Amino acid sequence: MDVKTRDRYEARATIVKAMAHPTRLFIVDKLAQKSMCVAELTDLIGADMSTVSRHLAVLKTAGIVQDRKKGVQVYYRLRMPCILNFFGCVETVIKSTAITQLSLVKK
Amino acid sequence: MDVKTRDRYEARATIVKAMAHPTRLFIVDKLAQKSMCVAELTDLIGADMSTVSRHLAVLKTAGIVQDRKKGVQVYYRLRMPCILNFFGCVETVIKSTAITQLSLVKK
DNA sequence: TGCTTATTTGGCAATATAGCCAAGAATATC
DNA sequence: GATATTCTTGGCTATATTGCCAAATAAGCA
Repeated sequence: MDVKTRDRYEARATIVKAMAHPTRLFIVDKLAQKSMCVAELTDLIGADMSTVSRHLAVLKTAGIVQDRKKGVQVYYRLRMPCILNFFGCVETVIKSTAITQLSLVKK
Repeated sequence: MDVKTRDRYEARATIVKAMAHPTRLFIVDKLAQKSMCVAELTDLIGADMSTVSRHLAVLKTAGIVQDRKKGVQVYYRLRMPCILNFFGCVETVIKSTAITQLSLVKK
């Protein structure tokens, strides 16, 4: 694989990696409904606010979410809703592997 | 976040994580064209075969690819082509952030 | 100005991931 | 059976990620 090709897949991996965490997937799902501030998300998630802030930073750096200051609060919103198209496929994969694993157990 | 919800996002993250690597994204792209054996992919990628084999195992465990033995060789094929729908969006994100970052540099 | 609240960042420890080499397992060929 | 080939796995080191606490920053309010 040449350098240019590697770079292209590296760039893609950065985006995918940004979503490769349960908490961040949850955040994306929530922000798809409405924009929220860090405190609200922290409440829903139930982790330390610093942890949630870091997850949001990862999503922001990847360009998946956008932030906007409103007084003391920082509101985050989904910048790339096309990301959501992916989830349907992910669910399909989960269901299909569940079936496969069930048939393996039966053997 | 309750346990059931956490589990759901955990399951999704497993799938997304399986793709969160440049080499594995490359593999998915290649297998979208045609099924290939480990040696062929190793050739294209230019890493140790053991490394490629491990990447394939990750994709297989996640249910993204499927393998089939053919003599000494193991052919892998894409099991979930809907995964590809995602790449378009990823490219859009990359392009849009490139523009954003350009404007930041200009400042 | 001093105080409170919301958020980010530094620093650290625990855990996970990636890559290579060498060794093992499976299959084909002689 | 011995040998070669393809692939996987064990074992190791290096690196990256995650999560928490504590400290820093930023904005609003008394």
